[in-house]
Amino acid sequence: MTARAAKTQRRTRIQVAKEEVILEAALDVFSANGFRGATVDQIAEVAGMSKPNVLYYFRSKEAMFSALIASVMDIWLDPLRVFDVDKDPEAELRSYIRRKLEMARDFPRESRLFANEVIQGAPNTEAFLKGELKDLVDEKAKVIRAWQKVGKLRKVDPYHLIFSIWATTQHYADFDVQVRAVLGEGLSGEGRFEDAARYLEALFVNGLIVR
Amino acid sequence: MTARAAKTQRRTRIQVAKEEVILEAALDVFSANGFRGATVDQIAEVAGMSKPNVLYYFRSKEAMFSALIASVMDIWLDPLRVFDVDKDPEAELRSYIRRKLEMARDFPRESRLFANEVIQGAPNTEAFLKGELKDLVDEKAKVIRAWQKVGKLRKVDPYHLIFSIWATTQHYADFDVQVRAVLGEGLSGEGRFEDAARYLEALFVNGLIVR
DNA sequence: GGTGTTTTTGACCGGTTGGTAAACTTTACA
DNA sequence: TGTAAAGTTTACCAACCGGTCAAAAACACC
Repeated sequence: MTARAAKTQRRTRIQVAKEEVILEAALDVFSANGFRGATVDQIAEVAGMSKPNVLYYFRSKEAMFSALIASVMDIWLDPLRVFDVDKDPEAELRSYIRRKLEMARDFPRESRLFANEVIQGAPNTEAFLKGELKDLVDEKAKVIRAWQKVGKLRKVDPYHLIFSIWATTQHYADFDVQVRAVLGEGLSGEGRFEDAARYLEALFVNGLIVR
Repeated sequence: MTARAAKTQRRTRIQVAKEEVILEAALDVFSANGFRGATVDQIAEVAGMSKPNVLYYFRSKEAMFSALIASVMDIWLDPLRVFDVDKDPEAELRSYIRRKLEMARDFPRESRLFANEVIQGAPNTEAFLKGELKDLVDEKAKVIRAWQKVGKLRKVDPYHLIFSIWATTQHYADFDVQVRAVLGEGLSGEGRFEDAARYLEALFVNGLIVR
């Protein structure tokens, strides 16, 4: 029985292990070069195996990409899920920003993979965006509206609010090269992270203008 | 004399016109597919001419890309240049956000071209980022610090302030597919634009928490 | 209309790419 | 230990890609 046909059945330990190694390598290569920019040979080299061996576990380059996107989507939505009406909006906002920023720091390749995909028109991700993602955002928009109704939050558009948190936090992963170029290499990664977190919390809570 | 050698001399009307057509097509193709994802054949087809004809005006695919990047960089910095110490920071902030948002609306391909480039490590743009861009940002950071000194602006990190404006505004060009998927197709482009502008101004001026 | 230059094109080339065929090696397990 | 399945590799292919070449077409100027 080949690995391909076995997908529906129980997978051997070797399959599980090798597929993980391949996906790890594929994440490296796809996130750095985009789908078309990546080659199966590159992925094979990073994974430390031959090209046909890689294609033994994933029937095509596209199959690797799809598997990767699917696994990234899962992590992607996680921080947003915890938004809770019954908690304090300021605390919730602060912790959401922190979590998203931590993700940008700890999973920059995943962020860039997704960014690459969306910028290029999300050919493999449309269903996810219009389905799961939209549903969750719709739900959380209601939470935000509830906070606004009791006067704890300014009455701004909840959707754009969420966009702005995504944009500002992911920026540090996706535009890392630019951020480093502008800030210079003086500050360590941890220092940059704390500066960004402090700034963003201040921005979202208080804005910039002194009244 | 070939067009290539003629670059240093006066260019004919045909050269000027065709080069523009090619760059326009190249912008289409590069911004949608990234550098490696784009093919000279695609560009030629969009430009309505044959591949060798395209390569008659630009000696290589890279030459097209470089020319494009260079022309985008110019527009890119423009809105930031107008930041003026002597003006009111709130008004300056509001108008900067507006302008950047207008650019995301009117030049989404340029924004995506740049985003693609930076996400993939800015192989053609490093000098610009560490040079011109950094210099301008350093200069404007001083303007922001001056505003803070006279108490008109909260004391937040000026660099991260600028990053957050870039991130939130460009998001509407770069992640357009995602924005549309989440918001649904109900609202027209103009309506979305106004909503985004109103939200972002409110965010940057007042923040989100009611005191 | 003639002539030298610019522009355009079809045919082609060498290198790369995603993917396959088939033979070989290793593993799992009776 | 025997053997069938799983895993791995070498050699290869057809399609595609960036780029060249030489000849033809269009143009500018007399």
